Order: sequence, then structure tokens, then C-alpha cells
Amino acid sequence: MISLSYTEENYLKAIYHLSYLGKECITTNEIAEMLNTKPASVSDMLKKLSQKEMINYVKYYGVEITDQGKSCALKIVRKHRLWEVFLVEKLKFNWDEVHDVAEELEHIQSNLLIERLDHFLGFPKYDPHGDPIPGADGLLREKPQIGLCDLTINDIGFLSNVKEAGVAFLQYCDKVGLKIGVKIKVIDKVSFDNSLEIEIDNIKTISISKEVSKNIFVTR
Amino acid sequence: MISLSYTEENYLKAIYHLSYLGKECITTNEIAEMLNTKPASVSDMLKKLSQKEMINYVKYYGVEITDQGKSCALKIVRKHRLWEVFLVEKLKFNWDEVHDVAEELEHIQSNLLIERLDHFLGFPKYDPHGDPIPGADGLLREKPQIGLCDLTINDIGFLSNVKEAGVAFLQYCDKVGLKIGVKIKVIDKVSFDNSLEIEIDNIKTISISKEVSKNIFVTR
DNA sequence: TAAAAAATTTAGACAATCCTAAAAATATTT
DNA sequence: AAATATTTTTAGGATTGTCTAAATTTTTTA
Repeated sequence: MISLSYTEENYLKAIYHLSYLGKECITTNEIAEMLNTKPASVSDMLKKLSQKEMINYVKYYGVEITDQGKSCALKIVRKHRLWEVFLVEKLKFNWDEVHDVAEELEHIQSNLLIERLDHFLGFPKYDPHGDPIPGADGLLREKPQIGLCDLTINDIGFLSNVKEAGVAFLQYCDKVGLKIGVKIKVIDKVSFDNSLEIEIDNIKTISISKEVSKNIFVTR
Repeated sequence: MISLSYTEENYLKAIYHLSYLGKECITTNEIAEMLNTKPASVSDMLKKLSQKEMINYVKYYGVEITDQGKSCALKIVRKHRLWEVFLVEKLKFNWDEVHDVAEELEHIQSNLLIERLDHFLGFPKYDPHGDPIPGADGLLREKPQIGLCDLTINDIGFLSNVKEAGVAFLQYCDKVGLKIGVKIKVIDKVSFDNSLEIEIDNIKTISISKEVSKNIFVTR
């Protein structure tokens, strides 16, 4: 088992997340932006991760994660999401408070720890934001989900996932009643700005902007 | 609040633990040995910790922890011991498995996390080895305890603490039935090698060496 | 398609932390 | 108290990861 430093883990995770968005090729600038660092630092690190065969790196062209790299990244993601569940379910954190702490906890090295934690939490399948938790086998089982912005009038879905873990966004969701599991019905779509009028749990109707609807996913 | 790096925290904690043993002055070599590093590295770090006013450092003479340093160290110790309780109570670790993981977890930076963890665990006063957990106020409340080796024949005590967190020692304790809370009665003391014959919980009688009895503490 | 703009990499420095080897200070022994 | 031994510090170098500035490559634009 190849071991990665704290920093290498963070780079690999960023590359994983970027490649997860369907991009075929990830650029140096994207990584730098995601990690709040400079492109020059990214270039240095790409060489190292390439040497460790976590990525395929072609100078000036871009980066692609290898199977080994993906497997390592998924282990980190698994830890991150399990810790998020712990923080929310057991320690009563709000879903907008967990990210930074989980960002630290995900680097703790102990298989026993993480398997026991998984057991303790009752083998959860999703984290507090609705993201799937990779299994101990390193597999990510996804449920098919649709962006709220892609629904049409009278479509119904159940809120399954929010992308964008920012505090402001999550607090906004809390405020208007957008929680994992609520039933959402699209009442109207304003073609001018692509804002949506939606009904939540048959109770209340609110209007949300395109920016918000892009970050919310539902299952049908 | 002055912030310390992961490494600085480890040095400070080592200095705290060494000074806790009643030493007035801690030497470079002792620290190096405790941290499995070289004296030269220790000298470098002492300069830094001295600049941050965590210690009083007199070249060639030795080191003394300041009030500020002690307060920082106690926060780390608090985190370490709370995590140990979590691992044993909630995740069903054995007491000989917790040290290394807690050694990592103690560096996670989040007051909210540690206060919520404390709450979740029911505000425990002692860790799985019987060591007192410093309060959120940074105070360490101790119970008076006596080394098992200092008891005399027919004395009775309750096992409250084991020093020496080594795996081998803790597994030995498990094997012979020495757990926190058991009642110990001194049956005989062999003057030749200072080994003890003790009765545990009125049930069984075993013989333990001086080395073992030195690491076991009881309350009366 | 040639020039300009943007992205990327390299070169060289810096900070933290570690090390080895040598120098300096302290402690011990005779 | 001088010689020896031990401890501690300094000097200088390695490593990891960061950065800025300059050089290089790719992309865009005119």
C-alpha cells in the first residue's frame, strides 16, 4: 500500500472530485483554484502524484486519475462522509458546520477506526448532504438523481442531495425548509430568469433562483 | 490565542508529561528519547517554543513549562483522553488499542467538536486508563492515589490508574484481570524481589512483579 | 496564420522539520 | 583541578511543500 502525505491526499481528493464532474481532463488551474493554492505548486505536486501512479499526467495537457488513485481518493471520501454523519447524528452539528472538521478528520489513519465508526453509525449509505458513502470495498453506489433545474412543471421529486457545501447555501436551505427527503413539486418555471416556484411537502410554496436549483438534486 | 503546529504540540505535550512527573527541570535528551527524535532536533524546537513563550528555556541547563504552555498542553491532553473514552466506550476498542489513534485525533482543531464530544460521552472524568480528563476550563482535578507498590500487607485499594500505556503491559493486565475499578488486597510482599501477592475482587490471587506494581495505582 | 493572451512549467528562494557531524559547555572521574 | 566523558548546541544539508518571477507551451484572436 502506497502511503500519501496529508497534502498529497488533499490534492488527490481535489482531482477525484473534479474528475467526478464528468470532466475528461483536469487542468492545473482548476486544481489550484479548488485548493486555494498557486498553479506552480500544483505542477510540483502533479509530478509527485504521477510518480506514485495516482494520476496520469501529461505536461501542459492535463491530468487523469488512475484506478489506484481513484481507490485512494474513495477511501478518503468514505472517511470524510462517515465523519460527517457522526458529527450530525451523534454530536448534533448542523449540516453547515461539519465540512471543515470532517476535512481534518478524514486524514486520520486507521482502518480499524473507520470500520468501527461505520458499524457504530449503523452502516449509513448517505452523508448529511445526501452524498453516497463509498463502501469499505471502495465502491460508490449511486442512486440516479436529477437536478431540480431539469424538472418540468408538475414534476415531483424527493430532495436527495445538495451540491455546494458552503455555509451560506446550507443555511439558506435550512431557512426555506429544503432538507434531505422533503417532497418537492414544481409549480411554475419562470422562463425569464429560470427561477422555479416549488411546493415543499405539500405545505408551502417558495420561489428559488436558478443558482439554487442547480445545486439541488432529487430522486423520483 | 497562539497557534501551534502539529509538531510543536507534540513537543509541548512531551514536556508537559515530563514535568508532570515532578521533575523540576527537563533535559534535551529526555525529550528526544520520549519523542524518538534526536537531541539536535529538540534544541531547534526548544528555541521556537521559547519564542512562543510556551517554555522557559536556558541553554545547556534545561526547560520549564510556562503557565501558558501548561494550559495549551492540558487542552491537548483533554482531547486525547476524551477521544480515548470515545474509542473504548462507543467504538469498542480495547484499552491497548486506543493510544496511537488518540495520538492523531488529539490534534484536530475545533472547540465545538471537543465540547460536543464531551457532552456526548456524558462528561467523563477519567480516561480508560484511569487518567483524569482536564476540564474545559483547563484544570486537572486529581484524586489522591497510591502506587500499588507502596501498599503494605492487608492493605486494600481500588485500581484507579495504570501508567505505561504500552500494548504489552495493558494486555498483561487484561489477562490477569487487572481492570480499572477492581478491588485489590495485598496478601503478601516478597522482600527478595519486591513482588506482590494480591487478591483481585475477592476472587483470585495472583503474583505480580515490582515492575508491574510500580505502574498500577489505587485509591483507598 | 501570425501576434497576443492565457495557461503551464521551471528556476530559484523560503520555511518547517528532520538529520549527521563537529564544536562548545557541563559533569564526572581520578 | 586536570583529564575524560557526557550532554547540548550549532553548522550545514536533506526533504516537503510553498511561493514569485521568468520561460515555455498552448490557445485565442484578429
